[in-house]
Order: sequence, then structure tokens, then C-alpha cells
Amino acid sequence: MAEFIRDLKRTHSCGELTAKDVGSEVVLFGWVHNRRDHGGAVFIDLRDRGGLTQVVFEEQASHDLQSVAHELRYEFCIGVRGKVISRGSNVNPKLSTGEIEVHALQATIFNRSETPPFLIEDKIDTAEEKRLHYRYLDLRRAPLQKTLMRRSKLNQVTRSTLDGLGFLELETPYLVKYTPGGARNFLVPSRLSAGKFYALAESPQLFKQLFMVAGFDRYFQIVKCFRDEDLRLDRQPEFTQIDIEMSFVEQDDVFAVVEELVTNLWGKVLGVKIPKPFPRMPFADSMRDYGNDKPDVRFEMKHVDLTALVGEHKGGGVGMWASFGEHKAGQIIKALKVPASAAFSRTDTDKLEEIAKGMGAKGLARAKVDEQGNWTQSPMAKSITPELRQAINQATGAQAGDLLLFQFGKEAMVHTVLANLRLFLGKKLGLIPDHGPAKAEDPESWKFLWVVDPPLFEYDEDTKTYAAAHHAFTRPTDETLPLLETDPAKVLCTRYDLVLNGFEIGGGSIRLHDPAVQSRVFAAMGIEKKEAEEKFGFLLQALRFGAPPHGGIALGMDRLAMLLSGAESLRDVIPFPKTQKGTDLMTDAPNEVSEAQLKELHVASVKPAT
RNA sequence: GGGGUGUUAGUUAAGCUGGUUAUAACGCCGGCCUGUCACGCCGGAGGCCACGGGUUCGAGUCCCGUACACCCCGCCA
Repeated sequence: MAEFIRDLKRTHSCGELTAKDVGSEVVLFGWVHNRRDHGGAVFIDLRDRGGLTQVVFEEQASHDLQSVAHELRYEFCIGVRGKVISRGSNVNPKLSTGEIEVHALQATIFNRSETPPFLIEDKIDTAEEKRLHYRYLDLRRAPLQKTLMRRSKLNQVTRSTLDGLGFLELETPYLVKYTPGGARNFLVPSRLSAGKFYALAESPQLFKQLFMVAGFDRYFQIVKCFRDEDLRLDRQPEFTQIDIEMSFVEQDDVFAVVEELVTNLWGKVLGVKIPKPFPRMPFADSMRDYGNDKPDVRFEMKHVDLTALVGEHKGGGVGMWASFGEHKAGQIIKALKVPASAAFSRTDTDKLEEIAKGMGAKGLARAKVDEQGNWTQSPMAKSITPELRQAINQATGAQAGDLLLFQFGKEAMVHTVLANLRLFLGKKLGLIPDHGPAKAEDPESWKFLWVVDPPLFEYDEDTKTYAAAHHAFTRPTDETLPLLETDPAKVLCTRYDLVLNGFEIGGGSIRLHDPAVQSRVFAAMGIEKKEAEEKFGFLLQALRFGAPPHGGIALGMDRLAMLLSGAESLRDVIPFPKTQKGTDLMTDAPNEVSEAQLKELHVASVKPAT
């Protein structure tokens, strides 16, 4: 008798048989998705990554075939040879193969399965912890299979698009030299150089610039990066970037390539036509209106900065605002207006305050505006001067019934609190969905945005110095370059972030290729020449050998995949993700190693006291 | 480093102000059933209530601690 696999090769996937195939004999391999045993006939839904096909073992089948049929259970891996039969009027409209079924002529069990800890269904309630422990079973579920197949498509379209634009796919090392600053690195002890360590690359940044120096002109790489920082819903310690670098370009040239790539991805993966070019917003506007550099511009509800206004009115009689009489550096006061239509209850506003406190706020001052423009339900209602109240009503455009939320204090805190409140309100008021696009097929659901021209430096209050807001190799804008020595805080740079629906999906810059400007930037940063040489000597030296003007970007592949598939979490688009503590629940990494291994690596491990 | 939420059969949950035999659904096992596709019907098994302390005559329930998971702040491109 013909044997499966040796003689009987798979003829179709479980998702492709239709009425056209009726009458043909087929061989299917897959997993038992479901069984409906009627005593006589037994129905099996057979599953592979293509879909589901109903297989029928009829009553009049041979004894052997029947006993196989009765033995089948969830997730048995089986092979079936059978005939495609029309279901006639008994079609199952939920299945792509619902017009037909396969009547088994021969079947084999390749492998039985233990009872799975959870059912392999599209929607399950099982705790993620459990799913991660049995990730290989979780990955059998259709939504995850779809997501990873889509991710494969993402890779393929990226390669073909960039190849078409003349980019070379080149690799860079993962084991690199540790350089302080920026993200914390994973360290790898060197066995051959006692007491020394490699770092796992947090990005191919310096190497891709060296490709430009070497004359490769246009480089890209779909590359793993490693960062030893705390995890979030959209942050994993190892993640994938689409890394791009180009020579002889300015910002617009990089944007054109990225827009071509991204619209191509959305076109080929989702069939959505995204309009080009993407809108641009200065960093300063983004901070002013949204309190961060990755605004979700699918809805308005902008922040209103009241710092100057409250200052003019010397606090306007409000005790906690009195200090704003004279402007204090780094302290701001901002408001958010919740429209009357929200009709928030006391419980709702208490919830808002709770969220604010969770972000480091001391509280959340609020005021409800009535018909006359007076404030009610507010601790400030009695003390505030009518002039300031009126001015704030005007600045916020508050109408009767609107609720005003105030936050004041350190700029970073105010921005964090109000930016997160704004997103919470956007979801609560139904202006944006909880996650993902409103309608994947609607271009309006995808709001791409370039955030441009951020400051080159950030003032570090601890060290009282200016530090590069990003990395030290970003070129200042031509207009603000002269301020480098006189007013470094005002120097902007040709750095850009690509934002989609409130997620930062990419960031890059035009690099500093001119050693003369480079040393001026280091000087402004207070970095000694010697220190710079120690950290980045090889790059600085390379730049002195006729480095071309160049720039690039890195796109977060995982985030693209997450947004493209409407997933809630990065973990849903990474085959084998880490938990929030960076562990792998399936393999139990990281784990302890033997003393002998440590010795070989010249490493001593100190276990924390328990 | 900080704040919050959670942990009860294989899975998901219920279990109120503490009260003696800890429920349900799905899954599992056995039996019956030719047309189901969330198949149906009958029966059954299955629990150290995360762990460690405490309060109490008595703790799944109250208190403290620990672990693990998740969300957020800090951190991070």
C-alpha cells in the first residue's frame, strides 16, 4: 500500500480546495483542529497554516479507517488521502473550503498529541503567561500564523523595494565595542581576552556610517538590535530594525525613500493606498500641542499652554499658581479641555486624577465651566480672579459644560501626564480605538507624520551640561549652526522621527560628516578631544578621509508588523518574545551557568542576597 | 528604583460582611448518536485556593512578606 510522505506527497494545503476540485483525489497533511464523532460518520476539521478542510470518515469505511477515525483527538498530526466531494446545499460559509469536504480513503496518525493546555482557537482567554510557556502551541493559532506570514511579507516587500531603489543589503557585527551613553548594552564576556567584554550592538549606527565612508552609497539591513532596558508593551530587549543609510542626500531624499518603502508596504501587505508625501511637524509644535514627540494626530484635543498667561496675571489669586508670577525655568502650566459631550461623572474625573498621580502628578486640578463662564466643582473657583478665569476660558475655547484639566510643575512631568491623559481621553471618548487602526482598509485610519527639527542638545540638570539629545553625530541645521557657541540650547538638528498613530516607528538623521563642525559640537557638549577619540576614534578618523555627506533612518520592524496586523502588543508579532522581566517562559532563559563556565570566561558572579 | 492590577480543577472564571462537602463553563475519560461544523444526549474523574508567616475557635476570604505575570512612571530611539 502506498505510504504517506514516501509515496503520497501533499497535494494541497488545507485552505485551498474549492468546488473546482470536486472529484479529484488529494493528499492533505495537518493537525486535528476539531472532531465531531457521530458514531457512524466522523467529521474532522483538518488544519494547517493554509486553513481548515472538513474530512469525513464515512460509516461504510473500512474497519481500519474507522478505528483511526475514532482514535483522533485534538492536535493529532495526521495525513489523509481522500476524494473531494461537493457539500451540495450543506455549505459552511465560514470556511474558504466550505463548499467541499474530503471523504477519507486512507489515513495515518503521524503523531498523537497530549491534551493541549489550551484550545487552538482564534480567540482564547488563556493567560499570556500560559501561552508563552507553550509558545509553539500558541503559534499554531490562526491569528498568530497570519501575523507571522504577514511579517514574512513585510520582509520580502522591504527587500524588493529597497533592492529596486539600488540599496545593498550588507551586514554589520553584533559583537561590538562597548560605548557609554545611550541605551544600556548587554555585555558578553570575552574568553580570549581575559577581563574584557563585548557589547551586543544596540544598533548598527556607526558601522553603517562606515559603509558610507567606504563608498557603498546606499545600504540597508533587516537587523536585530539589543538593548538592556526595561520592557514595555512596545519594547523588547531584542528587536528588529529596517536600517537604512544613504550618501549624498539631504533630509528630503531620505524622506522620499522611506515614504516609497512605507507606502509600498501598506499597499502590498494591506492593499491600502497611503498618500505621499507625509505631513511634517516641528518638534517644538509637537511638544507644545501634544506634550511628546510622537503625537497621535488622529484626533485634536491639543494641550493649551497657560504658563505665560498665568504669569501675566501673577497666579490670578490661585494659591498653588502664585509662584508662576515670576517665570521659573523648567516650570510650566498647561490645560486640557474635555468637551461637554463627554458628560463626565465624579467617578470619571477621579479616575483621571488617579491616572495623573500614577504619572508622578501631585493631583489633577479641574474646573467645570458653566453658562456664564464661571467655574464650578473646582478648588480654584473661589480664589481665581475673574480676569484670569476669563482669559483661560478664552485660551482654551471653553464652552458651557466643558471640563478643564490643569497640570503644573516640571515641564517633563506636565507633558507626561497630559500626553497620557490625552490618549486615555481619546480612547474613552471613542475618538480613537483602544488599539490598532479604526479601519485597516481606510487610508484615513493611518496618520503618518514626520516630527522634525528637534533641539541638538538637552540640558542635563544633574550634570549641568548639554548632552546630545540623541547621538553625537547628528548635523545641526544650517540656520541654527551659528548659535552653537553662543546659545547651544537653541541649536536645532536635522533629526527626524516617523510617527504613526502615536507610535514612533522610525528615527534617523542627516549625519555630521564634516570633522570641523564635529569638533565644534563636541566642544559645545563639553567633550574633550581625548575622550571623543577614545569613544568614537575609529569613526572620527574615518570622517577625516573624505567622508561623503550622508544620512539615514532605522524603522522599527516589530512595530510596523504590530500596527500592520492590528496587534495589541509587540509580543504578538515576535515569534518568541520575552516577558516584562526579560525572561523566556518556555526555555527558562536566562539561567545559571556552572562555575567552570564562569572561570573560563574570567567572570565572577555575585548572587544577590535573598 | 517607584506606582497599580492579578494569581482558585487542564483552561477561563464565580466564591459578598471569615463558618465546616470550594461552584460553573469549556476541556478530559466512558457510553450513545450519519450530516455535524461552538454537533447533541447520558454518566464520571479532576483542587496543597501561587508560596511563607500572622490574626482567629475557625482563613480561598482579613493582615504582612516573597515569587511570578501584566500595565504605567523612571529608563529607553
